[in-house]
Amino acid sequence: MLNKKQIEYCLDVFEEMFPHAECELNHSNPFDLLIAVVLSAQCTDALVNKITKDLFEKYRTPEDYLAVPLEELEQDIRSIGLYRNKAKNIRKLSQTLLDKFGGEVPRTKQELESLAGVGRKTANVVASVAFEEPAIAVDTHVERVSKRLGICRWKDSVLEVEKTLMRKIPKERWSETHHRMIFFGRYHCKAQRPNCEECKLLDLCREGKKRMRKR
DNA sequence: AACTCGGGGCA
DNA sequence: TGCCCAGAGTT
Repeated sequence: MLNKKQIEYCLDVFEEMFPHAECELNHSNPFDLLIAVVLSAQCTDALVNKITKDLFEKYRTPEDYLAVPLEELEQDIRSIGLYRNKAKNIRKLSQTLLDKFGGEVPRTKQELESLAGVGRKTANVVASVAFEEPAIAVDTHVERVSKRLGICRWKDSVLEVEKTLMRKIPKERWSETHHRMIFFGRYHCKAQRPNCEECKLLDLCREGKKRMRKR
């Protein structure tokens, strides 16, 4: 298992490799961000970003999403996949915002997770990006990278990965952690063919050393 | 723990 | 073509 100093070194290397990595879904207001992150489940942000300009122009408030027939909203988000679930969730979520939160997006992770279509990962992203609440969002990239490097254990659950990261990374770096690890995981430490040959972290990477021995 | 939703991107 | 993907809900 890596110690705190080694993990911070990893973050520095991530930053060096992808200096411009930042949240691609950073929208001007919390409501649009929430919708964008809900839409991004199981597809890339780049794909979601293709439709958000038109979408957010047409739908500005929770009321707007409830004002049109469900089928119309489905058509508007069809190109990103999983559109029936997502359309249904967005309407349900909009209704909850009106009923329980005065039409505003709640700040806390717990309140966010009570919304339809919002799981732990989405709640953490919205809380940290929109409200600067302390949180680290763990998705498949963050989980894979953490396990390969040895930041956490192989058998750790997503929740355990999150707790380990929060314990070992200083709070002022939490907000950057998610996006740095995602870029590293998406473009370098890929799921199927990680580029260990050209990796600056090979010396301390548990999985990398194992893979290089095999060759 | 396994299954479903799903069109787009990529090899 | 076939496989995978910045997940969440249901069974």
